[in-house]
Amino acid sequence: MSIPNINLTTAEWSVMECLWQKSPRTGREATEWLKKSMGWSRSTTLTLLRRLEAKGAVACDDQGGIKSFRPLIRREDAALQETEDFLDRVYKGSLSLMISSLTKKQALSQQEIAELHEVLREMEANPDD
Amino acid sequence: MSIPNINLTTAEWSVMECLWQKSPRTGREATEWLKKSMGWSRSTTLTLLRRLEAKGAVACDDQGGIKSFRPLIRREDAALQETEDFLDRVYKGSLSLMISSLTKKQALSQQEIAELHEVLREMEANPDD
DNA sequence: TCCCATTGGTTACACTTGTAAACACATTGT
DNA sequence: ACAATGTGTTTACAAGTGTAACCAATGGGA
Repeated sequence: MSIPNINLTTAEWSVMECLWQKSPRTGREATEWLKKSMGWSRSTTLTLLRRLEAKGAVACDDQGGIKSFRPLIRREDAALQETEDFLDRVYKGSLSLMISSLTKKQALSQQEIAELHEVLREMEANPDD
Repeated sequence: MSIPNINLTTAEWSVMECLWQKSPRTGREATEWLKKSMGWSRSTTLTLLRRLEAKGAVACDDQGGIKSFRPLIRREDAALQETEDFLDRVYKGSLSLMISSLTKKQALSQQEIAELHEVLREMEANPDD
């Protein structure tokens, strides 16, 4: 399988976000970005990058000492994976159960609801699934 | 705050499911249930129950040696918590982004879609949120 | 040429999580 | 009274995670 099930930890998600936002990035860029956004020290980011490389989630190209990193998995794929795990655990795998729970808890803002309708309308218009 | 943010691990979710399904349950009932459903040994379940008690997620009433456990948090609340964390991490907090991503990935079955419509219809019928 | 700054790697360490054995105490049939 | 059984507690331990200090190499300026 070309898209193996890779599970990202929360810290790893942050690193991936950095690379998904723009890639490739040199080690320098990545560490600086994450120092700003997360307050992490240089080594922390580099360690995470290594772990992600080991997992097969990022690749690193080394040209003359300087390394640059790029994601090997797409955000959508990671997100889908995460979503399935989550839905299974919390909502017995059922998306509609999730939505109806949220509405019951009144946890959806007017705006969310409007957007939902919008998405559903689009879904109807594009019955390609 | 009376509903503190409690985060459950996957194993802890299993224990809570057991108690949410029926409560109170004696230690015995719980261990047996989880041995069946999860294949866990007695001690595993009891350890988890203790950890959950420490977290304030379950209470245990001790009458004459035998203990019985009951949840202190409701499933809906735990689920909502979990859902918020998840949505923030993966979909920038936006439910509609989640749904539209899923439709783009064609990750929804016909049935899911039908159910979604159903939920939305209900939502329209009950504009109490 | 030699030192400093930059870049990446190695090692570390505490905390969490999953899983359970080992132990201790109570109860009860014989 | 005692052994067997049931019930709960303590201790353990490996793997995973968050976080980073420390070390090694290397390239550029004095």
